[in-house]
Amino acid sequence: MEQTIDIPWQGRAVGLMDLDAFFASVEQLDHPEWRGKPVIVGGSAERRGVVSTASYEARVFGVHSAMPSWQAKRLCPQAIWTHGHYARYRELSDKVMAILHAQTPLVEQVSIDEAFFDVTPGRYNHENPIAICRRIQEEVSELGITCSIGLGTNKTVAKIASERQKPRGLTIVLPGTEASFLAPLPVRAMSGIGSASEKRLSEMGIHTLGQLAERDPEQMRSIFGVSGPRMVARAAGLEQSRVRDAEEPDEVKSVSNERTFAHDLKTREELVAAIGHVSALTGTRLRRKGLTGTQVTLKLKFDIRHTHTAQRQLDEPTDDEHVFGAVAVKLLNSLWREGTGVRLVGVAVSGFDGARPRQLGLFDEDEDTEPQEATPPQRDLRALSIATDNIRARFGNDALSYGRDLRFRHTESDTAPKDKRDF
DNA sequence: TCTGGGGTCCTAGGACCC
DNA sequence: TCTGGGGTCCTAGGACCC
Repeated sequence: MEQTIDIPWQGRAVGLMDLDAFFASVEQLDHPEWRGKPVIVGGSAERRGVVSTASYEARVFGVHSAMPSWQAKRLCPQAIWTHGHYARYRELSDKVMAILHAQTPLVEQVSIDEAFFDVTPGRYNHENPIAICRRIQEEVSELGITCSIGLGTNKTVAKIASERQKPRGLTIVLPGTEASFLAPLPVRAMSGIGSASEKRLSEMGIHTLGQLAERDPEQMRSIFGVSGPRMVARAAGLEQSRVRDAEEPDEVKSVSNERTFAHDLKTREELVAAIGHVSALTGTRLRRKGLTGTQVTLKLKFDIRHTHTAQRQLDEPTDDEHVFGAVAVKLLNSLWREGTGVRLVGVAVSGFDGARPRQLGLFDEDEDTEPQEATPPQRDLRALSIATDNIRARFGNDALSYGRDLRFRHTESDTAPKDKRDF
C-alpha cells in the first residue's frame, strides 16, 4: 500500500488519526520508570472496575480495553495499575488536535484520542495527502506519544485502515481500491456493526463486507431500518458523509452521571442517598456547561443484563439537583421494589432548549438568572448547589458530599478516568 | 465473586388531537 | 351508529461507540 508521493491523489482524501494506547502511553511518558513495562489504566478489581487502556506490553498478556479488571489482574499480575489522570490526557489531546488544525481546518474530533481530517488536494492545501499524514505522525511523536493513521477517500475506509497497523501505522487505501480493500473484511470491522448486528447478518449468510455490499439496500431497510441502506453503501466503499469541521460544534443532548457500586444497594435509604450523589454530580456539570433541561431520567441496573429507566418531564427547565434529584427519587417507585439489589444508579438530564447554552463562570454569582417565582427555600438550595460547584472545581468531585452521601465517598467513585479508549 | 461511564441514535407502543 | 387515519408527543428499551 505504500505509494510514491509524486503520484497525484484522485478524489477526496480523508484521514483518521488514532493515538496509540493513549492513556497508558501518557502514563509511560510521565513515569519514565514505567516505560517498557505493562501498564493498565482502569478501575480496581475489587470494585467491579474494567480496563480503560492497556499498554502494548500488557496486551501481550491478553489484556485489552473493557476487560473486567479482576480478569486483567489474573492475566498480568505484575502490571502497574493507575486510575488515570484525565486532565493530563486532555492537555496532550489538545496539543495533538492543534497539530491537525495546523494542517487543515476540516477536523472532526471523534473522541479524546481520535479525529478525522480532510486533506483533499486543492481545497485548503496542494500537498499530497500522504506527505501530510507523515508530517502529522512526526509532529505527534515529538510530544512523546505516537499515533496510527488510516487514509482513504471516505471516513469508513479511513477508520478501518487506521486499525490495520498499530502502533505507529500509516495505512493507505488508494482511490479506486476501496471495494477490494473492504470486501474480505468481517462485517464487524465496520463501525456501527456491533455484536447484535453481526449476529443478525450472520444468520442471513452475510459475514464479510463484500457480501454485505452485494445486498439489496431495500431488503436491508426492511430488516435494519434506516441504517440498512447506509450499511450497504458504506460496505461498498461509497460513503459520502463529510468531515464536520470544528466550526459546527456538537450540540449536547443529555448530561448524565452514573455509578456502579462495589456492593449492591438494598435499602431505600441507600438508593435515595445514591440518587442524591449522582444528581449532585450531574447538576455540577449542567451548571458548568450552562445547560438547563426539562427531562429527568433515572437509570437502575439490577444485574449485568437488566437496566431499566424511567423518565419524567419537568414543568420548567432546571440545572438544580435539588429539583431534578427529587423527581428522580419519585421515579424510584416505578422501577424498584423493596428488597431488589441495585448495582448501578444513574441520573440524566436532557431536553435542552437549543437557544439557551450560556457559559456560567465557575465563580460567578448568577445575578440575572434568579427565577422570580423561586420561594426562599428554593433559592437557598440553588445557592447551595452553586457553592458546592466551587468546591468541586477546586478540590475534585469527591471533595464534598451532602451529609447523606457520605457513606459512598470511599465505596466507589474513584474519580477514575471518565473516558475509555481503543476498543 | 465474575463487565465502567459518558454519550448518540433508532424503534416501537400508547396517549392524545383533529 | 361506532370507529379511520395521520401527526405529534411521551416513554422505555436496545444497539452502538469510544
